[in-house]
Amino acid sequence: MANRKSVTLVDVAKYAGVSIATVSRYLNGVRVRPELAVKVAEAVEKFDYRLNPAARLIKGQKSETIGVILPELDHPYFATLLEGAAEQAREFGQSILVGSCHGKHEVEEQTIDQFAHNILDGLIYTPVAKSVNLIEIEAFRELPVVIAARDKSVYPELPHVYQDTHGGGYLSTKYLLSLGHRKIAFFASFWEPGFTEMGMLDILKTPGTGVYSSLNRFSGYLEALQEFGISYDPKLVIKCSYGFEDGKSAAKELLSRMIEFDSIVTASDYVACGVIDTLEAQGISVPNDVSVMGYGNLELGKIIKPQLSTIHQNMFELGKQSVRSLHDVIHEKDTEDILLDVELIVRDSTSKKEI
Amino acid sequence: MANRKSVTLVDVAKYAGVSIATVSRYLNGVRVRPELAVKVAEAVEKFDYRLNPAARLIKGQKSETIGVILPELDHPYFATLLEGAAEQAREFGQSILVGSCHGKHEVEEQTIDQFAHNILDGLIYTPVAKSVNLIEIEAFRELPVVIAARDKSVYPELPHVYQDTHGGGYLSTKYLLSLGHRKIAFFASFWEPGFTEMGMLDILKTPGTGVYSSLNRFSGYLEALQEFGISYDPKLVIKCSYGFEDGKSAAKELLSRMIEFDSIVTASDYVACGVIDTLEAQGISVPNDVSVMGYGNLELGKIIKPQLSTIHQNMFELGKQSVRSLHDVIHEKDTEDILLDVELIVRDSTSKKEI
DNA sequence: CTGTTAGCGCTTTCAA
DNA sequence: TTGAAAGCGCTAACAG
Repeated sequence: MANRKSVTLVDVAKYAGVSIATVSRYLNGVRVRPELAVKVAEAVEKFDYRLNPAARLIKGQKSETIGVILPELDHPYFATLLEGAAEQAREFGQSILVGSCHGKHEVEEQTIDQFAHNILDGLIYTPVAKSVNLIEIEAFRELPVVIAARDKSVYPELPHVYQDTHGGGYLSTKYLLSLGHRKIAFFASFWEPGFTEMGMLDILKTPGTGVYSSLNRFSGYLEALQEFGISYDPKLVIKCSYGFEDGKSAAKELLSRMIEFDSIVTASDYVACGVIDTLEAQGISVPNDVSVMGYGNLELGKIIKPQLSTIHQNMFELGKQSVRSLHDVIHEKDTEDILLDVELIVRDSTSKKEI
Repeated sequence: MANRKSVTLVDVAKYAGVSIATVSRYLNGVRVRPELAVKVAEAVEKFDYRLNPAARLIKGQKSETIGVILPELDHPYFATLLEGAAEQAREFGQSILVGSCHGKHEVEEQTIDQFAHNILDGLIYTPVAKSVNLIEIEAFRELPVVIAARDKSVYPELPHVYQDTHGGGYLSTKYLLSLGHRKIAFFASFWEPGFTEMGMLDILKTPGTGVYSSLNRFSGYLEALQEFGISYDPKLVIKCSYGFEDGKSAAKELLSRMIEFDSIVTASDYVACGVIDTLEAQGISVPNDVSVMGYGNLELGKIIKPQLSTIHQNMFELGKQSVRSLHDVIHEKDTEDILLDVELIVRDSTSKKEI
C-alpha cells in the first residue's frame, strides 16, 4: 500500500507512535519492549516497509552483496561454479554481482575496475587463465577477496578455493597405467613458445609460472609415470587448448609424429571428443586401439559414443565453498585454502591394453 | 594513497582548494571552469578518489545496476543469455546482479523478494517454465522490468524479448516435409494430465495458457503440416521434457506405439541426442531410417555423430537485446516487444526420405 | 560558474 | 529501553 518510494522510517514511526530509532532498532534485531515491537510490526506490515539499503550503506553497514568475476559465464565449468555460488549466497542471504571477462584479459581489468565502484562486501575472483601479467588490483587491499578455481601460483597472498589438478593428472595417468598402457600421450595447454621440451621439467619446479592448471596436471602425469618407473618422453606431449577443434588438431599433430602411443590424457572433455573424432576418422578405434581420458566430467561425456572416462571436478561445490570462504574472510574468521578432491570416472573411452 | 575509506568529497575539495559542490559537479560531468577542473582532477588523482555510490543512491541517483533472474545459470541457454546480457551491460556501464531459481518455483519467489531489497535500476526476468501460478510481483509496479525468453502468455503487460518458437517449430517441420517426410512425430513438453489429445488444438487457440514455449513450437508444427495438406495425428505426439534421458524414454514410448514414423521434431538438442541413442540401439539408423531435428543449436550438436540438424536460437543476442530494451524502459523511451528470428541449421541427423 | 546549505533515510551516540 | 539529535557522503536548490 501507499507509494513505497516515499515510505520512510518517519512514516512507520509516526504510525506506530514511536521514535524512528525504535523502528530502526526493531528492524535491526535490537531488543525493543514487546508492546512497542508489536506496534512497530503492525506499522511495518501496513506499509510493507523495508529499510532503504542505500541509506544503510552510507552508514557503513554491509551490503550483503558479493561480486563474482569469472572469465566467461557460458562455459559449463564457470556456469556451474556460478550456480553453486548463487545457491550458497542465497542461503547466506547475499546477492551476487556477476562479471564476465568474455575470456579477454583487457575486459578483465575493466570489469574489476567497474566492480570497485560497487559496494561489495567481498569478491570471488577467477582470473582469466594465462594471466602472465596479473592485474594489480587496488581493490584487493580493501576488499575481502577469495580466488576461485586457480592454484596458488596467482595471488598467493589471498585465500584460494581450487581443484586438485595435480591429482587429476595423476589419477588419469595412473588409471591408464593400471590398464596396461605405457605410451601415454599428454595434451598440454601450457606449451608457450619459450618452453623448450627440455625446459619443461624445470618449469615445473618453478612455482608461480602463471595460471597454468595444465602444468599441475602435467606434474601429476609425471608423478604417476615415475611411480611406474616409466621414463618421460617429450615426444608424447602435445600443445593443445581446451576446445573440440583443438582436440582434433592436436590429435592430428600426434599422429603426424609417427610415434607409438596407446592412450591420451587430455585437459578437457571437449578435447577428448575432438581426439576421438579424429582418431576414429583415421580408423583408429577408441578404446580398442587407443584409450582416451577426458577431463571435467561434462554432461557431454555421457552423451557421446563412446562415453567418456574422465575426471570429475565438482565446480558446483567449488562455487559454494568459495562463497563460504569469502563469508569467513568478511567476518574475519580464519580462512584456509581449500583444495577440492577430484574423482576418476570410468566409462567407455578407456580399456585394458590388448597385448 | 591514503585510506580510501575515509577519503571524501571534503578531502578532495580541500586539497583542490574548491568547494565540495565543484568537485561533485566535476565528477558528474557538469561544466566547471577549466582552471578549477585541472586542480580537481589532480586532487582526485592524488587520492584515487571515487564517489561513494551509496551516498549517491540515497539522493535518488541511478545505481547503474540491473537484476537478471534466470531459472538456472548452468544451462547452456541461460548461461549464454547471461553472457550476452553481461556484455551489453558492460557497454552501458551497468553491473548485473544475478539470481538463479535453481529450476524451482519456490526459490523463484524468494529470489525475487531478495532482489526487491536491492537498489536496482531495472530487472530482466525469465520465469521458471510452467509457471502456471505466476508470482505476483509487487516490485514490478515500481521497477522497470523486461521479460526475457518467454512469450507474451506471461506478464503480457510487460515488454518482452523472446525467440520465435512458433517459427522454430514451423521451420523444423517444413524442412522435414520438404525432405519428403510425412509421418513426423512431435516431442512436446506441454502435455499435462489435463490435456487430452482432443483438447490440444483447442488449447492452442487459448492464449495465456502458461509458459509453454513448446506450445508455440507445436503450433508451428501444425502450421507446416497444414501447408502441406497433411492431417495431424495425435498418435505422433509424445510428451517429453528437455533432457537426454527424457529423449531416450520418449523415443521408447514412440517405438512402443507401433506406428509408422519417418522423422521427429524435438524441443532440445539433448532430447535429440537421447532419441538418436535409443533409435540406434534398436538398429534404427539416423538419418537413414529416421530423421531427427534438434532444437537450440548447442555446441554438443556439432560434436556428436551424426551432427545434429537443429534450430539456432541466438540466446546471446537475446541477452544483449534484453538489456537494451530494459535500458529503454529505464530511460523512459518507448519499448516494443522484440521477437528474435530463429534459424534452420542443416547437418547430418536429417536426410531425404528414401522411397 | 561557484559556494553555501539543506536535506536524502538511516544508524548511533547521548541523555533521560 | 527509549527518544532526540548528530551525522554518514553526497546532490541540488539557491544566492551570489
